[in-house]
Amino acid sequence: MSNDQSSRKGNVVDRIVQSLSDDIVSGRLVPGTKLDAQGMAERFGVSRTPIRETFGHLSAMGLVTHRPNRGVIVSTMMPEALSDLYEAMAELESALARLATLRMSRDQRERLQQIHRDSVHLVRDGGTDSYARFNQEFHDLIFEAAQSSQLQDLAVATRARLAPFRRAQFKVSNRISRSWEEHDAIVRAILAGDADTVGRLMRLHVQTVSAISAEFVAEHRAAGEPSAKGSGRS
Amino acid sequence: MSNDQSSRKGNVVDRIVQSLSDDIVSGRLVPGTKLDAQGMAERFGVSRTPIRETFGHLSAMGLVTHRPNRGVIVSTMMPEALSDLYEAMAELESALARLATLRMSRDQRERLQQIHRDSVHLVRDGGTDSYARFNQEFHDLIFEAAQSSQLQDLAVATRARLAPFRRAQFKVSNRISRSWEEHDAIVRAILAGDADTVGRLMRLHVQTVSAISAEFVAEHRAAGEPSAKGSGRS
DNA sequence: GGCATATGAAGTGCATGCAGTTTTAGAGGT
DNA sequence: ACCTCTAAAACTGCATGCACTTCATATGCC
Repeated sequence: MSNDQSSRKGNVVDRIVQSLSDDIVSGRLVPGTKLDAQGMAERFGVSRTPIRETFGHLSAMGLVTHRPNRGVIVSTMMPEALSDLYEAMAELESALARLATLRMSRDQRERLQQIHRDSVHLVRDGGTDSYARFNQEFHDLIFEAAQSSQLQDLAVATRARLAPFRRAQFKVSNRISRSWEEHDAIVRAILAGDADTVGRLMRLHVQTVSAISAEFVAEHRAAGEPSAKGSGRS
Repeated sequence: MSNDQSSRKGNVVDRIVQSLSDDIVSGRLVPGTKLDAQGMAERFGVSRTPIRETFGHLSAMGLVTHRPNRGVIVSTMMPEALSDLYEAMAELESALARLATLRMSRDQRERLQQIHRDSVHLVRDGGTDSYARFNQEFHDLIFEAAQSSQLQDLAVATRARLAPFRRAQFKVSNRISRSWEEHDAIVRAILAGDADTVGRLMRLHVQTVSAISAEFVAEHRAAGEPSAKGSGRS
């Protein structure tokens, strides 16, 4: 969110924010996990002050939730909050895609076609990780092409918050080929210059991911993952 | 951005963030003004630690800019950053208005009509402040009706960043009656249930405000307001 | 035996101090 | 007179300590 450009040397708090947000986004820290300030201070070899600041940043990113006097926990996403977040993502991506259609440079247009065509291999080979990487590149390219830095910042921030729940989307059977088909329709509309259609298709694309994620989360809730939702004391 | 719900008692930093962001948003603190940490600490009767945290929050909101070793200044908005911000606002409001059209309750629909009809008086009387208040109420009602809290949060945060530049929009001649006409078209489309049209109209509405603000800022830059762009001392 | 209250323990937030670094101003030299 | 080098002042960021609040557990009373 256009915050500190202090990547200049590697501030302690930035390093820790990076480390912890990676842990959360990658799923190494399960939602509901309590983050102990003292433990973190010792783990990173710093005092509680930068840890405190770190927690503030993570809280601002929505990755952790700070409950008054009960410590900081990795955000447990309630289903409707999750769908809210996906809805915001859908609208942001839709707007960016529409703008990208209008503003995309010739080079970007060609590159989009290229990586999209190349992704056919990934669909066949079925590597979820590699397809996920391509997927991010695809969307990032559209973000860039929209040339709307503020909107892009909002989308990137929102995507970071959704990352923990998007990881498994490609593990659903047939999801990869479906995703490719949706991308294909989007690319066609972009090349045709039909901005409104692109916006509509992108919104549907993200909504589809939303539905899949919600389903996946629901299943996992049912099975393992205590997820610390109790909170009902006594 | 859905951050601390710590309105519980009035944390020192929250109070100061509120106070300073009010000062910035209301224009009492002119863009370019240097915010001295020590001075603020004395002014609010606290130490530098919460001031530091406060600056972090304001920076995250985009209201201030932190330059490595030269202090914190109230953000000076470059013209193209301003239009970027307005573009994001236009897309957010457009999405919210479209969703609101689909989800607005009967009560909200009636209330929207009511305040819109009442605003006719304000157009005639020409009070810019009272019309600005109504305008915010109008948009807030649409935000609420969209029932998309994340999108709403993003829109509110973006509006806060734009506030310093929106203040004077209604001082432009005829702007109030034009604004009312745009609102009128939006209300009609909402009542007709034409969500896509509502989205388009709202986007145009915000874009119009953007153009006016940009013009206004350009004029003011030329005339008064040193705006701390000199920086070349001597 | 259950409930209420009290006491201890832990967490939280702010103050203050300190060390590393940058900016800037002044003085001296060319 | 201008440029450069040096020194001082200021800022930044983190550590540590302390006071206050809140939560849990245990004990005593009903």
